[in-house]
Amino acid sequence: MTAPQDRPLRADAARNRAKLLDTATEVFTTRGVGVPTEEIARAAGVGVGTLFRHFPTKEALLEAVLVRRLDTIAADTARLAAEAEPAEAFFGCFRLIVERSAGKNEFAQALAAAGVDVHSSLRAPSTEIRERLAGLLDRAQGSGAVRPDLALPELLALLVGATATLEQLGPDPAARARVLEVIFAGLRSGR
Amino acid sequence: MTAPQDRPLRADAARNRAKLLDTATEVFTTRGVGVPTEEIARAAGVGVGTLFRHFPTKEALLEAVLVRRLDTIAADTARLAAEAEPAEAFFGCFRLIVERSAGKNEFAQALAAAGVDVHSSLRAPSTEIRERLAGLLDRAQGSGAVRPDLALPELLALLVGATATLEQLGPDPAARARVLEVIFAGLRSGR
Amino acid sequence: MTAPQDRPLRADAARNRAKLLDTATEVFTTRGVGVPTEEIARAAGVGVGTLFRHFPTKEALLEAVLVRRLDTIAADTARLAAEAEPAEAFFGCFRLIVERSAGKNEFAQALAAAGVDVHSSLRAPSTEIRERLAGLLDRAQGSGAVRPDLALPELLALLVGATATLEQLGPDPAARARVLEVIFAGLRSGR
Amino acid sequence: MTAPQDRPLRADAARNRAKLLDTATEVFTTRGVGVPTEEIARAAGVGVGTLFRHFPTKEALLEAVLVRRLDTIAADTARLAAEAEPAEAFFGCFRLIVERSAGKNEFAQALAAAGVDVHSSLRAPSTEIRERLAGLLDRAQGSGAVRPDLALPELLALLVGATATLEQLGPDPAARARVLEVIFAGLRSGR
DNA sequence: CATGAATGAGCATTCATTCAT
DNA sequence: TATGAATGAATGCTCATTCAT
Repeated sequence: MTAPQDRPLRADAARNRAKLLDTATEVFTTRGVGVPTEEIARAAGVGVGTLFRHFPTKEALLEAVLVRRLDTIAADTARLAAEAEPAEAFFGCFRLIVERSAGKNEFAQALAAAGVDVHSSLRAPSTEIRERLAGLLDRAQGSGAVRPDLALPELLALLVGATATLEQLGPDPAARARVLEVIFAGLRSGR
Repeated sequence: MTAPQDRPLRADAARNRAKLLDTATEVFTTRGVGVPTEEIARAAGVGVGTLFRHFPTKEALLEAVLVRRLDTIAADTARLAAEAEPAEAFFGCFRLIVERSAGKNEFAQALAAAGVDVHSSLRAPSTEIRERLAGLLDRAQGSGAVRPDLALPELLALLVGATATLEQLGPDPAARARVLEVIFAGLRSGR
Repeated sequence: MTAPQDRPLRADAARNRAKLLDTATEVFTTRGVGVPTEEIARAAGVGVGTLFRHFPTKEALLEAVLVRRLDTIAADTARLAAEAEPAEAFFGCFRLIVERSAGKNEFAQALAAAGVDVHSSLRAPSTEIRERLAGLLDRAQGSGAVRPDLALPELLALLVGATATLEQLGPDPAARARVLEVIFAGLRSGR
Repeated sequence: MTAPQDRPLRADAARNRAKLLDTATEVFTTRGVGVPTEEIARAAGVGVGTLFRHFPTKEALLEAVLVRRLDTIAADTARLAAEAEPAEAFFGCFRLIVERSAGKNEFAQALAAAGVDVHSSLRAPSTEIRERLAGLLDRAQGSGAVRPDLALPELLALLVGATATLEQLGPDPAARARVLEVIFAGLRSGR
């Protein structure tokens, strides 16, 4: 499902690449995208040179992190889309995406990419997500579980907003459940 | 603890200060906080030195922009709080804050400041806003217009989330109205 | 003896000029010549504009401070030169200059100016001092109080060095007396 | 408290570091510490980035220059301390330090550091120098070569002062010898 | 004349990216 | 291929000096 590598990639090179991606995800998430590349490389246990061999640009690294996140979300979405019950599928998927997107500020824009993506490599996974969501929304509306006047762009925006809401709220599980409840109730209303 | 001297400020100085604030608001909003100070100064038609005379730090400038925004919001909130009808007051205020907060990404955190503010100068206006919102929420819940299980932190988080939602959504008025409708319906639900 | 002003100078202007000189002396002495002009102006209770009206350049201000210091030294030197006893006159003058020159680091170069002065306005007073010292040295050597092989440039250098020594030593009066004793003994030796 | 890792340093890196130290010593000495870092880097044939990689701060660079100077002095002092004759050892060492310390103004303070050092990295070499000097002074006084009432702080101050004297005097070797002769005679006096 | 706001060249420092080892 | 040293454009901020009020 992901773009095929030009070449099989040697075992250690693959390991380095993976380690860099993991580290970058962690570091970008916890400390923001302003962290120097050198620090990411060090945290991953490689030199900067290696980082730039794998990702020709800092932006490319960020992009790769986002793509992977979107891929994961896409896969999970696909799983839930197969769910028998349309309502359960829709709301489970909403909750899942929102929780997967959690992390520090700049990552709300990972999902933003699903709407209007600037970078071409993000297009494929975000398109897939969008299509799945379109399907889920359609079925949920067909089954009467979600208000019929909601279009896909609005759903995407609400996903971004819900992510921001939870980020803002902090870890209290009861409060988190309550705000999601509010949003879900809103989605159900007007049926 | 009190404002330090704050002499009246010469006419031209006041003009420059205002121009800088306006320009910075515009620039930060449209292009993010990463824009060089020099560019802001140029856009405001002054030298960097002038910028730094008025705001000793780039961060101080950003802070001043946020404070002004919060002050405006606080004033508008106060006006609406006097509204006879609790429901109208509450939802009008929600809408108003969300619309006032619009702008690029980093500005969702202006409101975030209403929850946990890092900078002391933001404390006063954000505290005021929070208190007004607490009153509005209380009255709205008392009148049965808003579900009773919602606490202030959740309301603040939802405000941030709604702002993010609208930012994500773009300018289409119908879509914006629909999305707000969803959130409002959620707030009303479960009464 | 000093350069005559182009114009009598109004009373308040004269007061400002004097205040600036006093303040600059104090500030340059205690905190070095790196202190911003604005701070000196503030400490003197005037605006920067006034400072620059009186002294067209920061360097000019520093120069004026030095000139005044040299003038004082020159006057004191003249007084002592009239002393009956050549030895007493010479050593008293040495001690006096060294003590007058005390202050923070960059001021050892005030006297340095007496040797090779870069700035013309320093030439007059430093020349006068040099001539007085030449006379004092001559008489002291004539009376056998100072070793005969010492020339004027060396005396000037020793004055600078003695100033530096005392600056380095700190305030302990006994220690200060002892190092001066050492230098004086050296000057007397070899007669 | 121990040196942090200090891995061997690549050949070219070591060369650059050395070149930077040499250049900085030269430039700081001849033109003062106010010279822009960029100029030092250019004079050393490297980019600013390289300078800051080796010395994280301009101050750190200055410190490194001073430490090296002090180290050299300490080594030379140690050699002379082994000298059989106490008087020769003492005066030779005095002369050596004074000559080694030559350079423009701000460098008299390198030795000042032997008295009250501000920066920890200067502590070790300056302490060593001070201890050596204490030993030399003690032996010289024991052998009757130096007046008995002189304490270590005064000796240090006199070293600084003698450096300043020579700096002030210029290159004439005869004059320099005479001035040192004066100071040495003073140190011998009063035995 | 005095004031202090405005100016902008100048400086220390950072960091994405390149390239010698 | 990996490493990390080198690079230098870019940035936030300072301060001597000018000039409108």
